[in-house]
Amino acid sequence: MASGFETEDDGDDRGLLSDRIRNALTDEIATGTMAAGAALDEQQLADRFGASRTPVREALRQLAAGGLVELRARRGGVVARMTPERIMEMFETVAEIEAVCVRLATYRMTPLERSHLIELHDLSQPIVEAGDFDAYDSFNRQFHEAIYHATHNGFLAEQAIAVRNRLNAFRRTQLRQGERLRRSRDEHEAIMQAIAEGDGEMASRRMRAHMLNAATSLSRFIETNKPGGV
Amino acid sequence: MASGFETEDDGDDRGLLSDRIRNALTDEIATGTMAAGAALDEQQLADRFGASRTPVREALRQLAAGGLVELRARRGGVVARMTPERIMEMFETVAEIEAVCVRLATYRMTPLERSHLIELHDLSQPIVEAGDFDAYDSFNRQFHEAIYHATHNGFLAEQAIAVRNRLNAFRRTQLRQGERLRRSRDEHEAIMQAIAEGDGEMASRRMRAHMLNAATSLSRFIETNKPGGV
DNA sequence: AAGCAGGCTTCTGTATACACGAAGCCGCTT
DNA sequence: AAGCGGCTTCGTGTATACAGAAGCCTGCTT
Repeated sequence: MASGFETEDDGDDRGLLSDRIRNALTDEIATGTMAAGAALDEQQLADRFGASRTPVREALRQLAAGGLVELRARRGGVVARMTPERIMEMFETVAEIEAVCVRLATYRMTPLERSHLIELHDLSQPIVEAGDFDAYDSFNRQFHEAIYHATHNGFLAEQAIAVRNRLNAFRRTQLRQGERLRRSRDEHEAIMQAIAEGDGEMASRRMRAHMLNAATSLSRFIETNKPGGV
Repeated sequence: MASGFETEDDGDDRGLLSDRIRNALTDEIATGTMAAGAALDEQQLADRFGASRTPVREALRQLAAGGLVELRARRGGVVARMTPERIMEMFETVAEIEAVCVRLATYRMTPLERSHLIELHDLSQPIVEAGDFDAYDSFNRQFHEAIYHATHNGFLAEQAIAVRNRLNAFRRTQLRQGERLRRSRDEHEAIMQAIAEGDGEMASRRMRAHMLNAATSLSRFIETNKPGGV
């Protein structure tokens, strides 16, 4: 994680109650179970989770820090309203940060890291053939995180992951269009090419385009089935 | 602020107790009053602030979210250890984000915003002549935030400010070398030139160099008077 | 003397109780 | 009838109390 909380991953069962509540609420917000703008009553949530207000409060604060909810002093919190504009802003930000990462990574990655990345990329071929969206999603995360890591800048990597996660929370149903999968891999291919040539600037531009393509694809999806709210 | 907390700025007096404690702790950590690695005992802090553990806990969580302290589950928190490596990583990250911002800003700023930025920049001339460090610091923040704003990407601007603040917390005594002040303004000048020419890429490269120069200047300062150690 | 085990201490995590601020409602006034 | 002011109610912010885990110290064993 990017934030200074250290708990075992998302293992839902045991662990800190406040963390379990946070994870549960994160899911509910991400999946849209809790609509944007919905009021968050501490006591009510506490009852629902069979806990007291204390861990609920902590969970809400952490969510606020992550941007998922907004807390107004002495007036409680609401699920953060995500306008399409804001989501696009987040996408652009992720795209730019990714672009920075891949440029630095190109110049700094060790031969071992480059080899690892190539291996990873090759692995995606059969996944695309099979059209396995979940597997590709997992691979995709690995691919991008390998690039973050290869920047040899831990802080930047943390920031990248944090922003990415923050965005992930809002793309409930991912982009599940068969065509996009192949195009995504092709774009990865082009990025890998630039990396191989040691052209960080080129890799950067291609990465930015790659991310913006994904954003466009998603925005089309969002436009298609608008929920209800602002 | 970039985080979802909404309270009146740093007004220290009235307001939420947890916020006052958070601000106080932020200051103490930033100024080095609390050494890195120091254990943070909730009860002890509560006593010191004449409050109960509850607001102290909330303050600590917020600080953890901001990266100033590290919380280990059931084992309390410590002031985040900032190695020189990590500080440089943060600087590089800020430099890259600033570079992104100025590139986008160059392409997107309105004539009014450009005019405002030029005006701001012109204002810094007498400040440099006078060698007024505090005034320059204030101007500098305004200058950079004007650029964030001109990206017309609110999320990116928030991220930039957040990372910048996070870094600010650790540069206790700022770079107070007379020469650096003038060089800083010269670098701003060069950036302004690139903006005026509408060359976002150039502006971006110059901004990155500008920030890394500041980092080098600071790192020299840190090297000179090392506190206690890791 | 050194290593291990068990109890003890201390601190976090959670629950509960209390207080104050804020929002809505009702009655009064004009 | 409409606007304003006080009251009521609800919910957050803070305090206090309790339980359980992590680390430490002590005492025993080998």
